Amino acid sequence: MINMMESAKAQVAELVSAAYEKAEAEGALPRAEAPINGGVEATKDPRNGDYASSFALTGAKALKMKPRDVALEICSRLDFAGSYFASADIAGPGFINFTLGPSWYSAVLGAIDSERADYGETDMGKGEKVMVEFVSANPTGPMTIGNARGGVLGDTLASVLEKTGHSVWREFYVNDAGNQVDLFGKSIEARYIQLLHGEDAVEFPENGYHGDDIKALAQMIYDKDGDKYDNMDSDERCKALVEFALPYNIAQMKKHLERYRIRFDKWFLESTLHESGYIEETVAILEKGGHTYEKDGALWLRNTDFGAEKDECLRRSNGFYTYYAVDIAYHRNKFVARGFDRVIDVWGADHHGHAIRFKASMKDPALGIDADKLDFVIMQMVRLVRDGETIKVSKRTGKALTLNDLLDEISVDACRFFFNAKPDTHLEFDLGLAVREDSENPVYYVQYAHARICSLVKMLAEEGFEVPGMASADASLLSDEPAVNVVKTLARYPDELRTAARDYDPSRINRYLVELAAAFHKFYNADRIKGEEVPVLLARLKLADCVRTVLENALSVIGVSAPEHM
RNA sequence: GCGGCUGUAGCUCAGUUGGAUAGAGUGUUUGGCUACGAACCAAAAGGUCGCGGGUUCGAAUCCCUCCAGCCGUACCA
Repeated sequence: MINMMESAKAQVAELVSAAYEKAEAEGALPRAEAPINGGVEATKDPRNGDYASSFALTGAKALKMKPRDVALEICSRLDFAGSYFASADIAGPGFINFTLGPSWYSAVLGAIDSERADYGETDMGKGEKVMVEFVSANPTGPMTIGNARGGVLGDTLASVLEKTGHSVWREFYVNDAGNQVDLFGKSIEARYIQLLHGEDAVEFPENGYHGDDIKALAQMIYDKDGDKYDNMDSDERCKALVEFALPYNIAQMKKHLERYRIRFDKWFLESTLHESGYIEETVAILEKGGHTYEKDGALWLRNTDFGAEKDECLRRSNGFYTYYAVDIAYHRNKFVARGFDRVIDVWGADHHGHAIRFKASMKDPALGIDADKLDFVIMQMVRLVRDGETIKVSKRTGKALTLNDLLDEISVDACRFFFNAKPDTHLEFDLGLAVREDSENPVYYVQYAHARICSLVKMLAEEGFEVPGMASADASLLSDEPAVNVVKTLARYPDELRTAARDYDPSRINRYLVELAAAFHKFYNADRIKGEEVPVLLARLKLADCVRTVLENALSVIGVSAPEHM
């Protein structure tokens, strides 16, 4: 739970305010009427030191002085004794730039040395019980490339939340009831009858599922049970076919997601909400709450009462509940029945409108839910492209590239790295480039750094140099720029995790990994280890080993392997 | 029409919530292994941050008008 950046930042603020108080006591600076809110930031450019305080800039107005003059008075009164810092100077319009010293390098390596696989973890979540619901693909067909993205995003976000002190629950919501399932049954039925009586024996349902997977299911059923269902009435037959096909598809999804290194704590079946009467109960509660009305025999939720653009149908005039009512029941189940403190739904952009309206519905006081505790991560669609042309993807027409096909062509590591992108980006996936994407994927750059360190450590061990403990590793010997840069990058890791958790943006970890690998490769090329004087050798070996630890930690968060050889 | 997301180097994308000369990767050009893994490193070139206004010490970032692309706007899910 050590965060070296946080402690360094806090020190800057303390040093500055101590200096200001001293200046004020000595009459060099006037007393500010309100506390000066001087921010501390990590600098972008190392030429500007490591941390910059904007105290003089923000305080200039209140003190009625020029920023640079304020900075001058502060700077001359800074006392670095016992701090991580070695010096400070004034730059630009009045920034006070602080530069870290060797005591800080040592503390960073010490933190990694003592925390090992736990380095980077924080308790910011304070054990909050969070559900991340993701993928939740319709079980009426194989998962698509969009699900590949959602799977990585949800799983990685969940990992990031775990590392930041949340109690995380991964859930897959299975739509095993409703219209889509009926249509699924009718589609299999048609293929089954065609199998028995020829292509023209029956008309394929309009809007039916045309994919080859439906034919395969019909064939499987035929191979197992022959013409057993031929003489049943249609409803009964569809029911029987679905009873085989649905569990089969769900098992396939589980298998394929496992191959993708994704596991769920629960596969929540929509049908259980119907069977237990939970939907009826929930709708009854909504009715009692007074924000519903009947129109043309259907029941509506007056969603406009909660700021939404339109009302929503809860129960159709035929008596069936809409997906909307089911969704409300499901979320009431998450919050009320199961007591999650926070729920995050990872949805595709095609559900964005629904997410906004749905969130409004959560404000209905009858539900007893704090709508602010429901968050959405909306990810933009993945455009599937071949030779520069967009391919329309649809489960209905069966033209999708499946997640499983994808993994046949590209390694899981490359795939997970590629899809761990910022949710907002409109990703383009080029089928023609898929194989090339493999060798270009920066994941190999990161993994290479890890493999390099592994063989380095192994080779040095053969020469009798084990990775030293902190007592035998003198961090002050790591004073050259490439080595210092590695230390600084290592120190950032806990902060990267925190920001990723706060912003629901696990793709930060990807970028961090590339930066850490780059810092290491640069160091490795600039500084030799083998053959150096023993103290220098040990210090650099220790640094390399710390890089290995942090690479492993961060790679495991995004579900990518850290190979010893490549 | 209304709502959401996006627009930054030839291409793919960052930009730490308003900070210093806008950065990486890739591609192009050039250099570096009789040396711990060259799947690496170094250097060059490449920009009206979609357009135009506004807010202030200071804007890619905040506000407004337009332009373009994608996604929504069902008694489907």
